[in-house]
Amino acid sequence: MECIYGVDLEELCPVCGDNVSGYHYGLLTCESCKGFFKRTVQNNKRYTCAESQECKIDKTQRKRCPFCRFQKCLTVGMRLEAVRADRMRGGRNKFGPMYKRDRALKQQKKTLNRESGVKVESMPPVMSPDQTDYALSNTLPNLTDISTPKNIMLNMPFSNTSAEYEQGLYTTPGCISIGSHSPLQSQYPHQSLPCRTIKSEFPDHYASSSSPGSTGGYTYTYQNHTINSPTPHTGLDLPALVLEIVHCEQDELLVRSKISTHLALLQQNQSSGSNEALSTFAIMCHIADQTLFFIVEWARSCSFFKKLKVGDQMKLLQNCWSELLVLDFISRQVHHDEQDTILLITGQKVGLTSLLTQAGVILGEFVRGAQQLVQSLQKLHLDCREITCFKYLILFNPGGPDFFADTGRGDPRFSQLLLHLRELRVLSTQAEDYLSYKHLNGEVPCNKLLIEMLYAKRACD
DNA sequence: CTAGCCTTGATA
DNA sequence: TATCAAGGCTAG
Repeated sequence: MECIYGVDLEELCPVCGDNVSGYHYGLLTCESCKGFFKRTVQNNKRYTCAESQECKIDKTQRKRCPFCRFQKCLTVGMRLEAVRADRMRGGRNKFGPMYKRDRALKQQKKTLNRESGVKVESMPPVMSPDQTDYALSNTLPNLTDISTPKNIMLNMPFSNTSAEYEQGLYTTPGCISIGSHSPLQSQYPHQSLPCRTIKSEFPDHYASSSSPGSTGGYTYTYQNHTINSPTPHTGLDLPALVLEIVHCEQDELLVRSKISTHLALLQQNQSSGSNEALSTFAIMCHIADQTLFFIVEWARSCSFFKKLKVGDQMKLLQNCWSELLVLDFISRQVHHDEQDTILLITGQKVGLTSLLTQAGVILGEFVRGAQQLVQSLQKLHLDCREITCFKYLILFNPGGPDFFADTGRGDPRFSQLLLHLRELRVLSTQAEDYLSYKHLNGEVPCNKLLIEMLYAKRACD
């Protein structure tokens, strides 16, 4: 419709369709939905739906069901973390650059529309979570859904403030809380999962406008760390191939934010259905499942990967998903300074000692092995670009590390990397076995992608 | 509680 | 200094 009539639908509030008054909490919304979202989050409001939690929200009916209205706010991508815990007025927040990008993108789109008379989608076909909805699942073997275990006991504390969370000060040894913002404690179940993302959140490199050979405003995930690499790069002398690869990296902070929101909603879903909270293990499964989702998204945004047939893409992913998942975890620890904690993708820290105390034999062995690999990689002073290349080796290498044995000859650094690639394989196999074991015990919550990947690979073996 | 208008203040 | 997204205020 937008295409045929040339109407700029994006000027309407995605929640209720009213006129937008500017960017509010992550996206363009109207003044009333801005206020509603603010009131709800600030005052930790709890609503209930008198109907079946699927009320239509438009300008005339938006007052009728605050429950569904807030659901929609979250679904369209309004950001809880943009509501300030300290209620400080004025100034700008971290979303400023994102708004700017979005504005530029919209402007570009408009210009193109005017020039060609046809609507041009300025975003390349990078799937957003709501669009894909685990698209791979459709063609993967169907598996019986495993219902959430009933014996969940752990209570998740919600006492951390957003400031503590954002500064990474919040540590819960042996106990993991989900939720990135204190007002997030409010209960809003029935979020369609995974959370919808807003286009504008994607880094610049998804737009075709960025010039080749530039990093297009890409911020390195581990920019806070000074990396003393034996092979220092200035960014300009990087091979074009590496630049292109690095270009496709996701913004860790955005991924973190999305996964945190997803988990918080999941938690609300859970607690509204019963009085029991999710177990730590279940939370870890959800984190892994969500991380996997973003790994698939990352792979599908890679320039070389996109050119493959979907069937081949799936085969590659089915082959390496667990290695990429473990590498994601490991690389986060490599750039995490604290020896006695591990850092989750959600930004939370878990005490290593308490984790090892509570873990069984298999998990304990995995954690120790992982920490060993972390230390080895730290000694190698791997920088984030090398880790990105590492990910590529894994993704495009169905033959395993041995495939590169000849290529690596003569380059000690590469040989060492290959050695660690083998260690990573061992770890990922351990993780798969563990997951499989827990799944057979009925302890793995319904993590579609995670479990389907697990069984897709095993079916091939 | 809603929503329109007002005030604030870091950043471009 | 202007901008503009935060939070605040208040009549309806």
